[in-house]
Amino acid sequence: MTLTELRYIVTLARERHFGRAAEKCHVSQPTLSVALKKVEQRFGITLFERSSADVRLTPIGEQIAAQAERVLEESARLQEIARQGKNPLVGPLRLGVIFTIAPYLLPRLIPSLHARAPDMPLHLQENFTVRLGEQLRRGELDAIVVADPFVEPGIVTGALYDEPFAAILPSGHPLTAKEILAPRDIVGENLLLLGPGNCFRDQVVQACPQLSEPGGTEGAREGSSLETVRHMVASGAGMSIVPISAALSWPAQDELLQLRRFSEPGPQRRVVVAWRASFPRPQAIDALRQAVADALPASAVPVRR
Amino acid sequence: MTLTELRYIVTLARERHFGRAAEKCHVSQPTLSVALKKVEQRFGITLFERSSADVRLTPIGEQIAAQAERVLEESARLQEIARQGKNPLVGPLRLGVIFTIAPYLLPRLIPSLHARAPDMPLHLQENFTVRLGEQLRRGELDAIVVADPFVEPGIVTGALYDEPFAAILPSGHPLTAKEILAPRDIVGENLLLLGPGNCFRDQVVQACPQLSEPGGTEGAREGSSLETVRHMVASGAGMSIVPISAALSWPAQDELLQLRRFSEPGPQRRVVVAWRASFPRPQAIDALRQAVADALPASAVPVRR
DNA sequence: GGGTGTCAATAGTCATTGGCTATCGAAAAT
DNA sequence: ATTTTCGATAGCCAATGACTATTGACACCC
Repeated sequence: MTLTELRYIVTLARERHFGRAAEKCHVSQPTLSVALKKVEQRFGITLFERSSADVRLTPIGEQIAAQAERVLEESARLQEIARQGKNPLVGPLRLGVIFTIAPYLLPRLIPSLHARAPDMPLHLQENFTVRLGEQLRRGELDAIVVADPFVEPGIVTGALYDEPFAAILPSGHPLTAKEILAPRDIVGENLLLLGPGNCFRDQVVQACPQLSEPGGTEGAREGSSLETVRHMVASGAGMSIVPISAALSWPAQDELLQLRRFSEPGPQRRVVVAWRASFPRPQAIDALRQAVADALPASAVPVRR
Repeated sequence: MTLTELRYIVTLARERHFGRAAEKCHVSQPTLSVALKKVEQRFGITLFERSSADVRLTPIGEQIAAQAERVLEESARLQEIARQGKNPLVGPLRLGVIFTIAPYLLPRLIPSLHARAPDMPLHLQENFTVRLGEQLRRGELDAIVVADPFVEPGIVTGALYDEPFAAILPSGHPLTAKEILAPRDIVGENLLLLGPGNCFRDQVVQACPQLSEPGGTEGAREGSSLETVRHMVASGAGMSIVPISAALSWPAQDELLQLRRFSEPGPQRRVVVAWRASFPRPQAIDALRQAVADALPASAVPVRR
């Protein structure tokens, strides 16, 4: 059973003439003749009654030809699907972004990516790095935006930008006296951290020497999101460290909150996009990376490609 | 595009494992591997994302696999149609019978043929020989029962039986005095004939010498069917000649009508079945001929095969 | 009634295809 | 580090499907 054979059947059924049908199929008359004879003896059925006058369909041939036409129709639809699926920038991209980046990156990223790839809708998810990583490996997500380092077998990454950290302090806090902070200024301060699971928490801990010692985070207060931390700081519960892109998205004139940058080279993290090495639409990843480059959060530091 | 390839796609989509899928398709793993790679590069699409962990369908692959399944489904239905159409004694036989035979043959033929080929319904038509011949040539009928000779290009015939003629006379007609008639007894009698178009009319004319002379049928009265002729004879309008199978189907004790046979060898006609030489179900014709042999009209003379 | 033309079937040849075995290479698991 | 797993590759071969040239059957026509 071959689709070519079915095409022969259908064409001959229409033309009722071997020569013309062969021409329509772009084959020679003997080819058509032999092919149909083969089909008939494979089925054990005569599909066409040949007399010198003309070629007629038998009743069973009529049924077969009709059904063959249906098969060809469906296979044509298949080819159409394949044709339309050819463009890698068509079809959804399932993107995961960690909690501490999503709210500050996506508002600028989405329109930028939409401009580059209007037929690639985003299916978005915000979550912790570990959850995103699992889903990426399982093929439930196509790409995730996380903090470097992100090393997993079968997963490759590309840098997006560097994101400096900044301190937020309640108005009147002693450290607000300094325009620029040094990392060691933090030592001994009452530091608010994100809850466990947020990779940003670990990055802050790494960046602040005293916190990485055993028991260093004991007694530290925790917030469940950067927004919670911001409000806790504003209410005087202590100071905190946040990505500067988050801080700059907040109202600059907040009377209760002061922002201080660190002296260079201050603490920062690198934001990367990760995807399966086997992901078949690298062009979609490229588009994403370029869209991010065009839509960098305020104060992010571009990475040279 | 091959149905085999589609089968590969569908199976791999189900198994998500080249080795197992290959086994299910009864081919080697490299065969499957190569075939799918070929399909993918022909389409210009990646259907399956292979990682060392497992094989996953891409979104477009999902669509393709679903459509491929539909194609295979339709092609399976095609094969099913072919399988069922294999028996030549299944499916209708379009049979034509001339007016002067149908009413006397069919009542016995139909049950006989039904017993031999219960799944071959008869599509029946009664008509003149010429009409039946046209439809047979055009493929609108599969077989026709007519009187010999019936010679047409591309048409072959087989004898069914010989049918003697008999005379019917109104009671009291002088010829009723004889038990057996000689053909020359008819000369000068007032003979009722069938209307033009009925081949039986021509056969009677041929059988009766004086009628075939120019102007021999002038003044002969005509009836439109054997039944009409019968009633015309019964009402005293003249005598007639009919096939004995017709006469014997009539009530034997009809007081108004007398039946007389001819002395051997009397006039008769041979009844044959005709079909296109290219008709693809000769077994159906065989069944028909055997059914006729089993259901000969009364007084018909069987023909040795 | 013997050419003539038409049309499908057959013969013979050849390139392509689709399948196999054996082996490789990458990645995980032990 | 070694072994195992699994898909990809290489190389080979038989089967397939297409071609050209020709035959055979059948109407048609002068």
